[in-house]
Amino acid sequence: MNKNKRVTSYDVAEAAGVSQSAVSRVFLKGRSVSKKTREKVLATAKELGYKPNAIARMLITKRSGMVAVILSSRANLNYPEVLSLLNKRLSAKNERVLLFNLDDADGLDDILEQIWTFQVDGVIALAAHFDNDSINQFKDHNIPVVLYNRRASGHSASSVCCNHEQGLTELVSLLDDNNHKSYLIVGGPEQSDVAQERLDCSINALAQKGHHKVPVRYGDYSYESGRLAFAEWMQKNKAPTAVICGNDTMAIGVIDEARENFGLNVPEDLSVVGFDGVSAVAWHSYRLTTVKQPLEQMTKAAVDILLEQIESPDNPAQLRVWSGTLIPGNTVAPAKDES
Amino acid sequence: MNKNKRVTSYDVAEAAGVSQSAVSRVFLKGRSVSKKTREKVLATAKELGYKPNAIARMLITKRSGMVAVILSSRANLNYPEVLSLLNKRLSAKNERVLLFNLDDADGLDDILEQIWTFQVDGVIALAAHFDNDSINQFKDHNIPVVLYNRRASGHSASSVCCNHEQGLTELVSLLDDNNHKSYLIVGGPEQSDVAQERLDCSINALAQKGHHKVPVRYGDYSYESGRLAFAEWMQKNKAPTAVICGNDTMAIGVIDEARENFGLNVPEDLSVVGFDGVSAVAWHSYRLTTVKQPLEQMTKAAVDILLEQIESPDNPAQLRVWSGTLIPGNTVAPAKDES
DNA sequence: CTGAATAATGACTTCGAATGCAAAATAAAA
DNA sequence: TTTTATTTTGCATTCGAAGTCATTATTCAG
Repeated sequence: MNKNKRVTSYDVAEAAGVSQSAVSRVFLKGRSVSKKTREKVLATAKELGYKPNAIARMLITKRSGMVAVILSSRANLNYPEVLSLLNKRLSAKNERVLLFNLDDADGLDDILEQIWTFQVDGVIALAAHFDNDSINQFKDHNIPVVLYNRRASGHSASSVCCNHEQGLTELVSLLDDNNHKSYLIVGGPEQSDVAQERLDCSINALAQKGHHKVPVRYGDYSYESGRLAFAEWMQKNKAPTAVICGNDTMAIGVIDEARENFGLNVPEDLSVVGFDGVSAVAWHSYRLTTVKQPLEQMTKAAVDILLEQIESPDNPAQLRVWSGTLIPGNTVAPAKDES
Repeated sequence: MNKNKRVTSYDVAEAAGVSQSAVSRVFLKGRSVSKKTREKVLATAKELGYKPNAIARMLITKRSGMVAVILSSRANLNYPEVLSLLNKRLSAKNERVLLFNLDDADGLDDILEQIWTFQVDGVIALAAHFDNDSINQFKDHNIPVVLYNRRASGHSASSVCCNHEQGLTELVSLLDDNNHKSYLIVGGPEQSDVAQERLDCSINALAQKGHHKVPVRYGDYSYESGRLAFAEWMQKNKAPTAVICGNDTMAIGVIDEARENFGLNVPEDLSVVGFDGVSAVAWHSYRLTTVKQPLEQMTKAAVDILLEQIESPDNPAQLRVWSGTLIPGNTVAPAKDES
């Protein structure tokens, strides 16, 4: 209709012959408005093409209707799905996603700066590293945070996690049941908390089965780094019979490297397991045995907790942990008896 | 510092013994402030923990500093990277990303509603379907739009595209050079514009080489749908020697299905090509021959064009098309002479 | 039909920063 | 030193919707 100026509630009020307050009330639920004015306002609003200005509303209500989602760039093929699920659930609760990409610790300050100025209602941080100091800043600013797959030390922030211990224990048990004795671990990036936790859990689970001093190589979660880690190990060492990888993508890299450059058959000569349950694990050439994170539940919980904390900021931080599901693929077989 | 109330520019002004205007000017570039007041204000601002309220600023400046990015949920493994690149480039230009997930045409109205009320500065739409009507709505609301990999009919909106025609012509030429005569096309979802365009380009390119009436099956871009499409074709027909797929993921599905359930070797018995250049095409088990989209350039152009249109809304819409790069994998070989 | 209880309405203020404009302070020129 | 040009500064207003509160219209019981 009108090209240049935006239509405001005053315009509608005037055109409908009511007060601006009346217009405002019509667009808010649970406000006392007579049927007659409601219809009149709605009609003229439609006619003029009026849409409430969210910015002005934010200013007065002190609710931005936006949640900051901080995405670490550490490539995890699950994140697109996680992001999409979070977005869906948040918009169902009438919150929008303001997206931030965290590259390195350096960029964090910038992001935090943005978050304060944008008055977001809350924050969901995906696999990003937050030290206690940052978390305290959120407290100071009264902005609730939910960490996704990352525990806050001292329960200072809520978090939703996949139970890496349980998942890796299951994977290790499976390998142990298959009589594996010679292991290699390909861990994720050393700076990543999740990677570190998975590593620790792997080592502990192996130790409980009597496998000590298991060698570790590190990758950066990428396919290439998986290949490289395995290749490097093989240069100077004997082939293991089982490889435990910090994520699926590296596991797939290990499989390809083993097959292509070392003539090993998976799973006959080498068993490989991953972690995450990304969609590619189902691809026929791999059929990776892995543990799938319950993304549906985890994202739902993350959003629920966050909204609860937004409504009642004094509620204590909570931690919810979900078990992963073992996906029995085709990359684990009994260890060859080398005797 | 202070727990409950937010610090405003008035608080800082009072504490620093200056006017609110002065505080405001200190936090704006290119405003005339004396060195003395600047330092005084900056010091007390820091002391009180003052951060300008972006919401209030938006209201008065009529610039939200936010760009809506609409992501179609049609799974394309490229999108995480595209999203990340867009985010980086936008934040470099001091714009934040407000993320929307478009599931089906139905959800579009909701999203548009949000976009109007949130007063975003501009919109980047990834592979989402926009009819002319929607695009006109953006015009009415004076919000510039850049379509990513989707052309607007009648140049009514700017767009940044990968040149599907060129890419598919190269792929088809490659197959034709390898003497293929019997083709199958596995297209993307019929509702998708990009999928449709790729399909048309494939058919045209094939026709130019003298291959007419090439059969088409449809998938939804997923791995499973690729397998299914190929399997369905094979149930009632003779095996083709070459398959042209609407994206990489389906191509990988076709490869697996051909190998696993029909005993076909790729590329000896069957050549397969994809489109997109997702990272998985490099995985050893596939080494898919495909065309990679120049994401770096495309995202940069998208952001540049959008910002230009935000600054000068009357500039005409522009279209920028980028050639894809042929990635010669290992899934194309000379057709077997069936004589 | 009257009075009490309830619902609907509008005038006015608020949120917090940005800006036009005029006044004040400073610097530069004469 | 005086005058003129320039830079700083603060006042008052603006952005657009929401909330407070007092007032008016409506409903309902007696």
